[in-house]
Amino acid sequence: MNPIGPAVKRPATLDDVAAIAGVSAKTVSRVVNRDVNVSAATRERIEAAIRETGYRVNQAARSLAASRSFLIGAFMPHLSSFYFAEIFRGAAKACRQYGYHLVLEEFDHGADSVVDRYEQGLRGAHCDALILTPPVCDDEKLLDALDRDGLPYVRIAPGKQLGRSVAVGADERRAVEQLVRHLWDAGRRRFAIIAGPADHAAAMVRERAFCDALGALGGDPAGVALTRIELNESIAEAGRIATLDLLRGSNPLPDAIFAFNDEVAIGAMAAIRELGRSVPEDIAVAGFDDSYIAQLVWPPLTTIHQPIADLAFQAVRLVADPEGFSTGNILLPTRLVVRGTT
Amino acid sequence: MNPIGPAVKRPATLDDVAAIAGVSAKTVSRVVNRDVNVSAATRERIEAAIRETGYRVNQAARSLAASRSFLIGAFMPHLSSFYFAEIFRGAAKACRQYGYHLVLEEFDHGADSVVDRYEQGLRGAHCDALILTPPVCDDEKLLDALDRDGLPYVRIAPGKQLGRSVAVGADERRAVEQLVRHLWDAGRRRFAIIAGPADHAAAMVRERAFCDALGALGGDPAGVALTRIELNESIAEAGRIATLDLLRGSNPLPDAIFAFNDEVAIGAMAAIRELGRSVPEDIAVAGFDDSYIAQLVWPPLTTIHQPIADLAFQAVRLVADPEGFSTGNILLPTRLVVRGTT
DNA sequence: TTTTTCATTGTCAGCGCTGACATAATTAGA
DNA sequence: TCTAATTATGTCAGCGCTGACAATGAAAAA
Repeated sequence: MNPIGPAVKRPATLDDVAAIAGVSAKTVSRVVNRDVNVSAATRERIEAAIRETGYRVNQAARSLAASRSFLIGAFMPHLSSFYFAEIFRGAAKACRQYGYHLVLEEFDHGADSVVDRYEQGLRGAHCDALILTPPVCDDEKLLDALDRDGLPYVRIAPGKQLGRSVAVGADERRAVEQLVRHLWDAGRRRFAIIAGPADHAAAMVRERAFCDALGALGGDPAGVALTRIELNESIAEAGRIATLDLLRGSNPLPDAIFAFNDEVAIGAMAAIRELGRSVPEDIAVAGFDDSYIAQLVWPPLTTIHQPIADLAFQAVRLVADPEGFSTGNILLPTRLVVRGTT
Repeated sequence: MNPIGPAVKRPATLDDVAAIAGVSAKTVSRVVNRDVNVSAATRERIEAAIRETGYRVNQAARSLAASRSFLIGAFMPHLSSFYFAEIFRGAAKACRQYGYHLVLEEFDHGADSVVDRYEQGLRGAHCDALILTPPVCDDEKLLDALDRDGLPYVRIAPGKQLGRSVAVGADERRAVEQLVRHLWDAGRRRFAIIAGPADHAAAMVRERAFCDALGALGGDPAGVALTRIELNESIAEAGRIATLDLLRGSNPLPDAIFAFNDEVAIGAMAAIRELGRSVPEDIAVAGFDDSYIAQLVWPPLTTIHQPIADLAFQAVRLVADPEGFSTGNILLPTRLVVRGTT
């Protein structure tokens, strides 16, 4: 293996392929880019030459000439490694399908300013488009900066300024209504929400949906106790601490907790256990995301499933597929998954 | 927001900055690239012009001219979203620090051939270097392909052909020895290993280390029951199924299980619970990685901590830092974290 | 047949930058 | 003082590709 430096073997170029196939470089370019107007015979000869040389398009040259980078950027907030991994999985799949590459920018929620991260990081990558997840998808300063630079973006699950861009979302409201009804029917009456960070607008929409649904059933939305987690190293730990605080200050204790996500819910379960209470007998717990750990903790966690990877896939498709932008917003289904904690 | 297409505003170029600062484009380039031979006065004027224009280097042009892409590639196997997220976090931090960008290639362990993924995906990105995690870091065909293309790479925790490349690893053997001693001292005598995929060489080294350490204590390495997980949608689920199989075929039951990673360990705990046994009374369980969920399950999981993010950081540093390659291999510390399951 | 159309292929400038090299300005040394 | 070494800046080709446009040839229409 070699240190970074001049490539050991000069990769084949369009000209190399063209010389072998006996055509012009431009015609090879046409084949590579799937241009229609190339005769079958020529195409075959060129494809053979491409195989022979192992030719791969030089993205830098292509980008420079076409003034496109074929890069799609994304911020990766550290709210949940499951959410993060799923987003990546869906986005990567779509990128592969549409001939793009993913550029990821780390974003340490709380410590960094997204706009700074954009200015100092992603902006320099000259992406063709960005996909934005919560909470950065609702950061107005960031959106302003992107609009200023004329950089297209798709938002995943935005909670504010819904008309501002094309967006891909999940029907969170519906599943939250199902959850509230499920808890209500089980006789739960004293609700608490362990909420996510205040700038996570989608989560706040869920909180509102929770209260609305409760009101519709004759419950008291104003009586719902709400604590917001303080972000720290581990979000589950943050959930545990927030729940501890909430429970210590509650009399009577709530009998149902709706957590920001599964990790927070698991932290909440740890807190309940610490205070000598049991789930679901004393307190029911519900999470959000249906991450794989929801099935593995004990008792298995009731949660709301949303198609995270598909959300990201669709987001990339919107920008990468030439026909994508005409599609308009996309709303994917969610569903309540009842397990042992409720 | 705009569909992908011609940029709305033409970004400033070196020439634009040069014109404002009254110097040549080359001198601006020198400032941008932190070349030393630029007078302070000139540098200041140019920096002001850069601020004024909002100039950002065009990576495509820079890449083309310098024949470097400033991209570092990585495969992202779906073995553990925690591991994945940590690797990413460390690598992204280092990339930021050294002026590189990360390109991630999805790799669906089991379904895909890594070499295909490389040929069809990452190779086209023309990365300057790759960082390889298990299990792909031990894929000889991939390494052959990389060597053939003269593409530098750093391996993280390789388990085979250790001399073949620069590598960053964790001292897994030492922590495994501590674990075995810990289990032995607690009176455990019937051991089982829920092992990872067969191509994960680093994990196999751990298995061997486990048996060696057992032998050193006077135990019977040959008596260690070993099952390998079958990869499926969820690795924890794979761990649960493998453990179920193992326990159903065991008489007497093992009294200690060492799992491939924390997620598998959690699956194992679920299986033990399903069979009506308890952790740690009947069976002790230990994982690997010290992921955040290890602290949240009940009982909290005994596991081996390894600095995953730092591993990736160092790997990127080796290729990105001009002085990196002279550093040679790097071995980072691990430690046994004893919690409630043992 | 001649003209028009259209599918196919070619030509060439130039995207924005950097490496190699040349030159000018300054400083150190003799 | 003058020359040599050093520092600061400039010139320019060309990285590999694509967009705009031109040219060619063959089929369709007149």
